[in-house]
Amino acid sequence: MKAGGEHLVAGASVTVMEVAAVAGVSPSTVSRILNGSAAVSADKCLAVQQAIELLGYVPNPVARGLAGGRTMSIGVVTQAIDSPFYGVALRGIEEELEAAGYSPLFVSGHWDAAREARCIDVLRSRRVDGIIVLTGRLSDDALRACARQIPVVVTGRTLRSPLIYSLDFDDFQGAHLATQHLLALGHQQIAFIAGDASRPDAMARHQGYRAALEAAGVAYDPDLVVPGKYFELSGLEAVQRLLQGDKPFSAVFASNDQMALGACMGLQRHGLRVPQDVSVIGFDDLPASEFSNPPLSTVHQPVERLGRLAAAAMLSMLSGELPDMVLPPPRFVQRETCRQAPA
Amino acid sequence: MKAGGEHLVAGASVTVMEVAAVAGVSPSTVSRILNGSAAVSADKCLAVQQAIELLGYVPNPVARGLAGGRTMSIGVVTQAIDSPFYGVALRGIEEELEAAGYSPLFVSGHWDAAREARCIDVLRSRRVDGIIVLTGRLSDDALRACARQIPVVVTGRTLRSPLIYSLDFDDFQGAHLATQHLLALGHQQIAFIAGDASRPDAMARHQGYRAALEAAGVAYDPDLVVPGKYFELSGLEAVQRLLQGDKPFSAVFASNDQMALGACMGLQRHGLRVPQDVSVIGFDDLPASEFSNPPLSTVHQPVERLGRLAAAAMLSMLSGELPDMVLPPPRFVQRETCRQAPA
DNA sequence: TCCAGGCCCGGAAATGGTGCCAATACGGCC
DNA sequence: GGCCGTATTGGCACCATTTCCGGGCCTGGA
Repeated sequence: MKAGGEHLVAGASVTVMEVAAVAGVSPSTVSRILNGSAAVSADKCLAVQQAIELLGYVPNPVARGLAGGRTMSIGVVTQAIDSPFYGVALRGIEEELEAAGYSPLFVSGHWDAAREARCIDVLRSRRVDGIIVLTGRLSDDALRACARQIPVVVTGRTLRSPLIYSLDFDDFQGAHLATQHLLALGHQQIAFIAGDASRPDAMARHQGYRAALEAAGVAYDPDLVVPGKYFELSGLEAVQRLLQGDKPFSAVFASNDQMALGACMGLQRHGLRVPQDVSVIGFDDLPASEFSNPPLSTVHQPVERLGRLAAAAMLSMLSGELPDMVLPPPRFVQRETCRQAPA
Repeated sequence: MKAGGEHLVAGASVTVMEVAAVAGVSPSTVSRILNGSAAVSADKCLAVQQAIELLGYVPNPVARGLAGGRTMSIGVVTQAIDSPFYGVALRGIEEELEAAGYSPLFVSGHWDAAREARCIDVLRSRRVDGIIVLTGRLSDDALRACARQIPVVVTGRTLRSPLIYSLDFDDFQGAHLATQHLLALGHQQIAFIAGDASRPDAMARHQGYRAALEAAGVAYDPDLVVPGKYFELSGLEAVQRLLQGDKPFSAVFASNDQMALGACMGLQRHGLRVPQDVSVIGFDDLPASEFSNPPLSTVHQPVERLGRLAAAAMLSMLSGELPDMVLPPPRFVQRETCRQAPA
C-alpha cells in the first residue's frame, strides 16, 4: 500500500484572472468574494466558488503581500529555535495559526536585544501581518514603537498599549508555591538558583521565593542564593558554589528545570542523594522532566497553551477584535525529588 | 545603560526607484547590480552602492518573489517543531541560511505523508526557493516529483536525482558500534528497543544491531527485540514487556535516547540499577542526555552539523553548483550507563 | 568612411492581487 | 415619468522588483 494523499499538485499556479474568466466575472469580484471585502450577489458568488473548486485555485500569498493585502504569515521572535521550553510554545502557535490558514515565520533572537531588533526588521521586510514576541530582551518602548505599525503579542511581561496584547505568567506565584511546598516539608535552609536578573520572569521567581520564605518567618539568606544562566551546566556549577560555601542547606529551588537537572547531577557528584539528602524543585515542567531520574518536582507552565493563546490573541487582533485571553494559574507538580526535611 | 542597537527603523521602506533616483540611474541598473545579473560600469556601480548605503535600502523579498525573482526563503519540512532531536538541526539550518541572507520557513509534517505533502504545497504557494526535508515519510517518488520544479535537499535517506541532494547518516554503523561496545563489555543477552519499522533509519539501526551480534557469534534472538515509538514512555513500556518475558538480559540498546531514558526509568522501577544491574545505550546524543542520571552512553549524531550541511547544500544548489557535503561518521560516546557484564 | 557587433543602460511589460472610483442597473418616491 | 439613492460590478492604477527588448555609443575591421 502506498501512502495516500500525496497529491503535490504540479499544476502551474492558477490566477484570479483565470478564475474570473471561468466564472464570467471580473478579477475584482473574485477578490471581493475571497476577502469578503464587499457584498456580491449570490449567483456570482456561487459561480466563483465553483470556478475556484474546479480549477483548484489557491491565492498567492506573495502577490497578496505585495498588493498591500495580507501575507497570511505571522512573525514569531523566539530565543532559540531548539529551546526545550519555547519549542512547545512554538508548536502551539503553529497549530493555532495553521487552523486559520496563517503560517508562522520563526526567527531566533538569541537573548540579545540588538539581534531581536534585527529579527523584527527581517520580519517586517517580509511583510508579516503581525509579530509574536516570546519573552525577549527588547525594551518595552521598542516594542511599543513596533506596535505602532503592526499588531504585536508579547509574552513574559505585562504591557498594555493599543496594538499590543501581552500574556504574562504568574512567575511570582509559581515560585511562591514551590517554596511553600519545601517549607511545608520542614525545610528551613532552602537554596535558590536564580536566573538572569535582567529578565523580569527571573526576577519574579526570585521574589516569589523570598516572599514565601518571609511569610513563613524564615529569614532570607543571600548566601543561599546563587546566580545561574538557565541551562544545565549552570545548575551544576551553582551547586558546586553552594557546596563550597559554609552555609548548610537541605533543599534547592532552581528557577528552571534545566538548572534543576544540573543541580541534581552536581549534588550526586558530591555523594548527596536526591531526595534522601537534598530535595530539589525546578520550574517550567519541561517534557523531559517527567522522565528524569528521579522524576523532577516542578512548577508547571502551560507553555503549549501559552503559544496557542498568543496565536489566538494575534488572530483576534487581526480581525479587529480586542483579545481577551488569560493564562491558567501556576500549578505545582509533585514528583519524586522532594522529601521531608531531617528533623 | 539601555540596550543598544535597537534601531527598528520605522522609516517607510525605500524602494529601488528612490535608490535609482539618488544614484542617477534606472531601476533596472540597480537591480542588475543587486543580483549581478549583467555587467555594469564601475562608476554607476559605485554610485548605486553609495545610494543604497545612504538610504539604508533593503530589497523587498515579497516583491522579489512576485517578480519571479527569488523570495530568499527556504522551506524546511520537519516533523515537530519542538522535537528535541530535530530542533538542533533547525538551529543549524537557521544559522547557515541567515549568514547567506535567506530565511527558513519551518513547517511540521507530524510523521504523516499526507500532511507533509500539504506542507510542501504551502511552501510552494509561498514561493520558497528550495525545500529541505528532514527525514519525512514522503515517498521517494513524491520527492522526485517535487524536485522537478524546485531544488530539494533530503536527510535520512539516499536519493540521487538531478535537483535533489541527500544527506544520510550511517545508522547501521552507529548501531553496530553501540552493540560492539556492549559485546566488548561481555554482554551476551542484549535487548533491543526498535523504532518504527517503516522508517529506514530505524531499520538500519536494527540491522546494525543484528549484524554486530552475528559478527561476534552471538545468536540474534527475536524475543529480545521489542518495538518502540521513539519517545520516552515507549521505552518504559518496552522494558516492562521485556521484563515480563522470560528471557534474561544484561543490557539494553534503545534505538534513540528518549526511549533509552524511558527504559532507565522502567528498569529502576523494577528495582534494577543502571548500570550496576543492566547497561543501557541510546542513540542520537540529545543535548539533555549528557545531564541525565546517570549520564547516558549513546551514539552521537552530528545533528547541528546535519542542519548546517543541508542548508549549505541547498545554498550551493541555488547558486548552480553541485553540492558535495558529507556527514562525519558515527561516534560512540561513552558515559556512565554501561558496565562490565557479570561473569 | 561605413558597417557589424558588443557593451551598457533605460523603458516597459509582467508578476498576481487588492482597492478605489466610476458606471450601470434597479427600485422607490414624489 | 423622472430623479435619486443604493447595491453591484468592471476598469484601472498600484505594490516593488525582475527581465526582456531595443537603442545609443564605441570600437574594430574592411
